[in-house]
Amino acid sequence: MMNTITRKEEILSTASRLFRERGYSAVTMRDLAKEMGIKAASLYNHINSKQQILSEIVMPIAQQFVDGIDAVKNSDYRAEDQLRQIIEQHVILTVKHPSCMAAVNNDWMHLEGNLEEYLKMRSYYEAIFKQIIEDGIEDGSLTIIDKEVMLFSFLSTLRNLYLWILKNTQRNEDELIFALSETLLKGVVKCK
Amino acid sequence: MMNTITRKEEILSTASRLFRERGYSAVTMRDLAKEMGIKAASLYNHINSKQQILSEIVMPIAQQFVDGIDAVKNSDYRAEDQLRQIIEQHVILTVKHPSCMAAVNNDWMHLEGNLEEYLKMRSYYEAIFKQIIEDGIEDGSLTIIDKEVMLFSFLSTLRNLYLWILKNTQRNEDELIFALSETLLKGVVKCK
DNA sequence: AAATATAACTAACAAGTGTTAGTTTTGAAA
DNA sequence: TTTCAAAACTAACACTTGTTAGTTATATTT
Repeated sequence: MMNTITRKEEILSTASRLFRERGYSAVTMRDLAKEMGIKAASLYNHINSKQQILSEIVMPIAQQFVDGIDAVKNSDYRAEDQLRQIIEQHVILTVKHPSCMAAVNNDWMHLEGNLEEYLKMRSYYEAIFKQIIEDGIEDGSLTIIDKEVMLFSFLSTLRNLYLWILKNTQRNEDELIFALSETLLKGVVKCK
Repeated sequence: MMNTITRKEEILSTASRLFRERGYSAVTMRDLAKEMGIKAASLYNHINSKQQILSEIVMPIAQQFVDGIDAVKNSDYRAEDQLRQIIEQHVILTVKHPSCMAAVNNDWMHLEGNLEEYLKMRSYYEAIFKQIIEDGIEDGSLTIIDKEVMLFSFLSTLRNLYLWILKNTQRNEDELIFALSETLLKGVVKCK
C-alpha cells in the first residue's frame, strides 16, 4: 500500500492534459506515447483502449459531482448556503483535477460504453441543482428573475472554472470560493 | 444579386453543425459530404480544404464581436449600460449563429493559418471588456468583489449561450436579454 | 441544338489511425 | 546467479484520413 504513482495513472494524467489542449479526437495514441517517452504499443500493457482512457478520466469525476450534490441537498443548510457549498465543491474538485474537468465538459460526447450513464448523471446533477434553487425561492431568500437562466449562468461559470484555475495557479482557493459566491449570488451592481 | 443560399454556404452551415455535435477533429470530409448527400471529393469544387471551412466559420464571427465591443466602448452610455449592451450583442449574434459560436469556443485551437490572429482578437475583446468593468468601478455603479472573477463569470455565461439557445428555441430574445442582464448584474439573492 | 461552365462522380494516393502479435529488455525476488 | 513477471520494444494489420486527378452529368446560355 504505497503512495507511488503507477504507470497507468501517469497515462491518465498525461492523456487528460493532451485531451484538454487538443480535444480527444485530435490526440493519437502515438502522441500520448511520445509525450511519455515510450512507443504507442507499450501503452497497451496498462490500458485496453483509447476509449477506456477517456472513460476512466470522465466517469469518476462525474460520480464525485453526483455524490457531492447529494450530500449538499441532504444537509440542513438553507438553500442560499447550499448554493455556496456547490460552488465550493466545484472549486475544490476543479483545483484537484483541472484537465479531467476539461474532458468532462468537452469530450463527453466521445464516450461510447458509458455515454448513457454519463448523460443520466448529468441530468440528475442539474435536476438536484434546480431543486435547490426552487427551495431558495420558496424560503424567500432568492429573487429569481428566471430560474432557468440562473441555473444556466451558474453552471456555465462553474463548468468553465478549469480555465480560470489553469491561468491563475497562484491564487488562493478560499479567496476564489468567496469571490465566486459573492459575484454569482449578489451580482455586481450596487444595491439601491 | 439574389438571396439564394450558395452551395458553399450550405457546406459551412452543415459543417458548423457537425463540428458543434462532434468537434472539428471528429468530423471527416466524408461525414460532411454524406450529410449533404454528395461525395467527399465534390466538396472541393467549393472549398479548398477542411481548414478553410473552420476559418470561414470562426473568423467572421470573431471579427463581429471585436467590431461590436468597439462600438459599445465608444458609445456614450455609462458602464453599467455598456455591459447590458454587450450581453445583448452576445444574445443577438448567438441566436443568429449558434453552431458557429460553438466552433469559436471549442474548435479555435484547430485553426492553423489564422490561429495567431484569432488569439489577438480574443485578447483584444477581453481587454476592452475589462476596461468597461473598470469604468464601472470608477463611476461607482459597480460593487466588484473581484473584477477578474466578474469578467470570468460574465464571459463563461455568454460563451455558453449557444447551448441555451439550442435547447430553448421557443423563447423570446428580448426576454432572454433582460433575464441575463438582471441575473448577471444584480445577482440572485435578495438585497437587504 | 451546340457550347460551356458548374458541380457532381469514380478511383486512387500517401499518410496516419487504433490495435495486435511476438520479442526483447529490465529489475526485483528467489 | 538464475528466474520470472512487468513493461518496454519492432513490425505489421486493416482501416480511415484529407486531398488530387481525371471524367461524367447537369443545366444554363448561345
